[in-house]
Amino acid sequence: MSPDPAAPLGLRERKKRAARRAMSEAALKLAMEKGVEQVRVEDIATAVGVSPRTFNNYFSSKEEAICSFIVERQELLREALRERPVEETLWEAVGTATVEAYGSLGEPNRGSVELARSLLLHPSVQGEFLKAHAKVEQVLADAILERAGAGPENALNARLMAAIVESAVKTAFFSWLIDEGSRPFLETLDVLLHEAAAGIPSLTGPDQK
Amino acid sequence: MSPDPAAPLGLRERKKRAARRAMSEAALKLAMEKGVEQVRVEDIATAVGVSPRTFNNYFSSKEEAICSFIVERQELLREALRERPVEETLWEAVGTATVEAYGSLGEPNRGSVELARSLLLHPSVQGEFLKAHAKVEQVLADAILERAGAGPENALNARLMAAIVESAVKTAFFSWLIDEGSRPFLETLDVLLHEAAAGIPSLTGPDQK
DNA sequence: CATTAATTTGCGGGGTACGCAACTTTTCTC
DNA sequence: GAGAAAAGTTGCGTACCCCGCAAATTAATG
Repeated sequence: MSPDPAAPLGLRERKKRAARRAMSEAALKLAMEKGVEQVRVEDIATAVGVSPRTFNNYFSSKEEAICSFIVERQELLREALRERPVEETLWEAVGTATVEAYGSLGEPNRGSVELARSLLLHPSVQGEFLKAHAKVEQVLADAILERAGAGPENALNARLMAAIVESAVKTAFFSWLIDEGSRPFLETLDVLLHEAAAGIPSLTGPDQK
Repeated sequence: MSPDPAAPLGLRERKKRAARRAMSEAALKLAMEKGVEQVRVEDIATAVGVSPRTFNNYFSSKEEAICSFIVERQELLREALRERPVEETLWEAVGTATVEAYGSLGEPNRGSVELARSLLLHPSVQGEFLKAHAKVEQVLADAILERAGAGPENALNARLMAAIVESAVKTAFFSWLIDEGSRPFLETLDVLLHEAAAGIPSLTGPDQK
């Protein structure tokens, strides 16, 4: 029925993944080059040598395909968290795992800020962007709950914590995207995670007013 | 050119707002009654006595109209924050303002959880739901920055804090929507805001492991 | 191999979103 | 107030999207 994740992965499954990946990459590439509006589903489908109908079997919109790369960090993030030593605090573990998971892709390329901005700030993409992060958030919440102990009293807090972590990620990314002279993304992310963990004490200045 | 927000509001502006409101209400009502999929733009337009084309002058999709009520809390929230006494901590002020802003609408009606759930969990609505919250978040960030002092060093933290607050709202609402036997929304929200302010210390149990 | 199960694809239909160009209504100005 | 100007509404046309369905193609299985 559902594919055994432990199995060596037959041709079938590999093809499917490859197709999916090809489509999302093509979607992102084309959207960067020509602008979201100027890319039709047909263009993407043609670019990867598949029918438009098939594209819609994989993604329910081109925007979803464009934002698909975000969702793919799920695995990375969950694994990173699982590998944190048990001695660490929850925040230490989650924070490090998050920075690791996003860091493994390297600092995002400064050269394409312009393009990324016009892409991600486009209304039709923004919704999918947020949905993608919501999916990651969901996975993260589960992973946190797993680590903290799955008591029902932890469930809510785990979800909140995951939401907060994703908030930090989104805010850091947003800052990188908007603020011309901002620090590198990973640095900002690290700072924000620490702020969040401490309840943002440093707002209103370091010298508690 | 752009309408003066201080002016007494001419007939023109009032009509526009009324129309907008009518449309968003009709959209929400119809979607609850018949299900999102079963409502066409034309239905909504007809319900408020306007042409479909006009509907699209106001909203760029029916989903946006459905989620419009969320965005309308902007004003409420900003005003609530402005009216918090200066003696209060940032978190006190923001937390109270948030609970107030959402509380002024009363505890959401338990009877319609079913419907609300099937509505908001629907993929096509979820994106707009998140976008709506993102807009509120933006306004909240500005309001926080205004209160904390608009130094450039505060800008990032203000955005993070706004994001965290909205995370609490979304998580509380989500919990209300999903967990059958959850506490009342406003209560959960209050708890989560306190947790967030403290960096969620109570995860992994009250007795710090 | 021959079955069986999963994927791809074309077709068709119901909708959506928006530019454009009349046409109305409110607002402005004298 | 009357006429000009600005803003809003509407119908039409177009391009595009999303998905159900059924036939054709391709992998998996014994």
